[in-house]
Amino acid sequence: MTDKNPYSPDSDFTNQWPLEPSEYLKFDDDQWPDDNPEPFLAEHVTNQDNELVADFGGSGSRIEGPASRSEGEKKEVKDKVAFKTKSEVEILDDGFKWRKYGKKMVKNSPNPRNYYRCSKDGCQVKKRVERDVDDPSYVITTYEGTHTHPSFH
DNA sequence: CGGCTTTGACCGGCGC
DNA sequence: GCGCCGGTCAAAGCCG
Repeated sequence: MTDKNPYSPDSDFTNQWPLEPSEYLKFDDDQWPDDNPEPFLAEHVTNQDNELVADFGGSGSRIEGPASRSEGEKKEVKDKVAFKTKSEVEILDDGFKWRKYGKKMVKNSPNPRNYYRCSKDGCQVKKRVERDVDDPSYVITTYEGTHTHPSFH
């Protein structure tokens, strides 16, 4: 029977990331350990309820959320942030340890979608990694949740 | 030895 | 009611 208890609302979810999504964007050439020699380039970011708004290259998939949210406030919406990174490998280390827990193929993409989860205890942050459909050279990393432990390396 | 990876199967939600 | 999709978990195996 289904009596699985999702998560406790009393979690420290109230906490937020040490930085804002926009701040993370400057991670590319301002703060990045030699641990990641891979080229890191953030083109655009998006954080909506469930839609990914890409504004690069035009043409594509620009989705606008319905008229559900008025100003995006109150309510404990999950922190969903989509990062578009130009990289050859999808295994970009952002300073946290991730454990892959599933791989699935989306119907709209010939590329598989990888599911990662924070290995830390208490850190129930999830990470979704998928390759772009029109730009296989780009990788879309979607972070979901909030870290609850030292984010520094 | 521990930790992580991989694949498959399963489940829930939603739509029509 | 059924089908579809996405998402998650489990077990096993492998590696360092």
